[in-house]
Amino acid sequence: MDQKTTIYDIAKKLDITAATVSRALNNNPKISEATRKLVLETAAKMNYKQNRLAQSLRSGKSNNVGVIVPRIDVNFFSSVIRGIEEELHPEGYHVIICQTHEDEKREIENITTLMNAQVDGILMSISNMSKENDPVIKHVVDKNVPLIFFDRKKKMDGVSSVTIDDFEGGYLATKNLIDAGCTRIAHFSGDRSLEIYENRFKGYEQALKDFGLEWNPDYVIQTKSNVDAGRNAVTKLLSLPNPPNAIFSSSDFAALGAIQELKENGIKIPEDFCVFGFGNEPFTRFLELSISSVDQSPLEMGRMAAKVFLEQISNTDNIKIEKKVVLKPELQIRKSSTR
Amino acid sequence: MDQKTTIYDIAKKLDITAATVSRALNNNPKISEATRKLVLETAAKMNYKQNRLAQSLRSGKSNNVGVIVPRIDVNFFSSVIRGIEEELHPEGYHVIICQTHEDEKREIENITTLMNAQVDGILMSISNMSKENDPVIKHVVDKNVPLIFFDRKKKMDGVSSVTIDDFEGGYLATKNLIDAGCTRIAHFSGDRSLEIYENRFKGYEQALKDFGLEWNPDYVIQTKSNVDAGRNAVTKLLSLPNPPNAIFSSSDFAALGAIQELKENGIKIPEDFCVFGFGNEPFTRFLELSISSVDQSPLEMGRMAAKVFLEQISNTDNIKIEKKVVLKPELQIRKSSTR
DNA sequence: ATCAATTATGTAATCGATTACACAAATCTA
DNA sequence: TAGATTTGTGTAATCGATTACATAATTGAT
Repeated sequence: MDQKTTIYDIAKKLDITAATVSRALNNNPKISEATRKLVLETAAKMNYKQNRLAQSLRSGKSNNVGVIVPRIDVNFFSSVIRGIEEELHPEGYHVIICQTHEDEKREIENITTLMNAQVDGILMSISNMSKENDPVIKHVVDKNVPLIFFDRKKKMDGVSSVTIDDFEGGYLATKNLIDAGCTRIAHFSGDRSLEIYENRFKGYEQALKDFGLEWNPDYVIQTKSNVDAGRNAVTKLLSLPNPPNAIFSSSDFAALGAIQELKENGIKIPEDFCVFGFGNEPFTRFLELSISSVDQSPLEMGRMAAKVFLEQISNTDNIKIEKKVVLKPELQIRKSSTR
Repeated sequence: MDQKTTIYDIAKKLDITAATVSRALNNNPKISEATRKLVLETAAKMNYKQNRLAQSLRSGKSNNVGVIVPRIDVNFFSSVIRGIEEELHPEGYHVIICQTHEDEKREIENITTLMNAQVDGILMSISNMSKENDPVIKHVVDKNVPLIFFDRKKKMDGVSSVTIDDFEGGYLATKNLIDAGCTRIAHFSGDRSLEIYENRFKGYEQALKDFGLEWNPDYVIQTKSNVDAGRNAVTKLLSLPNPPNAIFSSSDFAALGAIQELKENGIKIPEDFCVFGFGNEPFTRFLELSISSVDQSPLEMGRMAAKVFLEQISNTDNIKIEKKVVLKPELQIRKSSTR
């Protein structure tokens, strides 16, 4: 039972041509009702399934889009993907996922193989700011394949993006800490060659300035996004002559590490020290000492990225669209910064 | 710059035929060194990219596999997918993801569209035990497309599966509670028409029997996998004339809800009451009162499912393979069950 | 120098579906 | 009823790559 039924098989059986079968199946108005019915019935009887590869080859549209993320098992990214899938599924698109593990080589390789696979668009969160991938990205744009950056982007001609306002997120989080009465606010930053981290930092800085707080370079530490990095950073901060009494962390994981280390040093949260995270990872809500965090609405971000893609693909004029969507971040204020 | 370079373009430029170009690109040994070099150079110069759709149509292999999960933004599933992707990427396969939201209609629809897209295999965690999807699944098997169930499975001819030993997981978790001195152990079960929940339940039951503890039907409650369901279930348990002093929950989320509700009732964990979860969701580790849980090694499960697929696809004989892999669960014993 | 074997390349069919163009039959017009 | 329309199908090319088979060119054997 491994045979595949093709339109030719149906045609042979009914003694008509494949062209007629194709037209009948596609509800072409030029086909008589009788023939159409006959074809549809026979197709059903023979368990005909259309071969989308053949269709795609002919039409030049694969109905697949590629999504590239650093790794899929991070809640933020899987939520974005969920949003993308839910938006594109009703439109008949399939989502192909690729992981880069923040490795530039893989990033380039993924883009290339997706292009070879003839995807109709690529949605990606770029992980590397070097110039290495520029030619590959340019190739995508030149081929008129919609490319949309989400969360992490890079300025490039012809590339759309959906991001959140990281500056505002940083600003609001810092302001919340100030409002809570914190006076010496430290900041855990990520790699600041990435816009997102740079912007969160700038928002932090601006809030300090606006509310007349001192800016201390020793208070800004670059950390990885994990628990241990947060612990280490806190250790450094506590050894300062004048340690801070709050942290705005660009990473929820680092924020958690910070809290753990602070507690072990007998520091009370939020009484003596407040912490604000970024990302609104699920665990921040589940903790007994729940962590305040900036929500990036990943679901919404994914949906929006998908919408931008759809808009772009339906653009028949040869005008290059370049759309920049910036979502508003929302604060989730929890125990770690409430007193 | 939207033109695509095909082998015909290369052929024309070099005044040879497309066949020769194809052979040169595929390192066919019948091609002279000179021609091969010339073709490769020209291809590079013209920025030739192979069109995998055309290749796939010809070969009948799309190099895509479909992965169907209830939803991607649950850590367990995204980790499985990560494992699958990492195992299949080096083999040149792309992973297409589909979500069902536990809806049977979508499940059937996803299988169908994946088949139409000519995927080379389908890996899925089945969410519905009704007979509705049987014909569709049978169709996959009949077409000789490898189908592999992971985590949640259904007994079907020709379908392989990768699961963990849920019975042993349930048994060991319950035993751990008994070892901790708990005497009246309740159980939160999921929908027991799903094998995984039935088996966890059976393991629980067996452990009680083996260690001579009473089995109380009031102690077994079917809950959904979320925090509120856990809270409600605890409320019920506490209203019993002889309430339990431990819970083995089939869900980490329900376990968390249980703990929250217990605490609010002034019950001390683990001193007065122990809790064991299932799934080892990331948050169980991050809580201050960390939750013991049964680890399902999702990464390993994904890797293994991918390996079974690869094995099956390389099976040239027409023998149907049906492989059942059962992974050993591993206990993560944490504070919620340690005294 | 003749025939066989080897090597490199061309020819054309194939994978399955779509569609511009051609054409026959049915229907309509005057 | 001749000629013009309309309607429904067929013919054949196309999408891009692969490959069985055919054939030309070269090398080797005797």
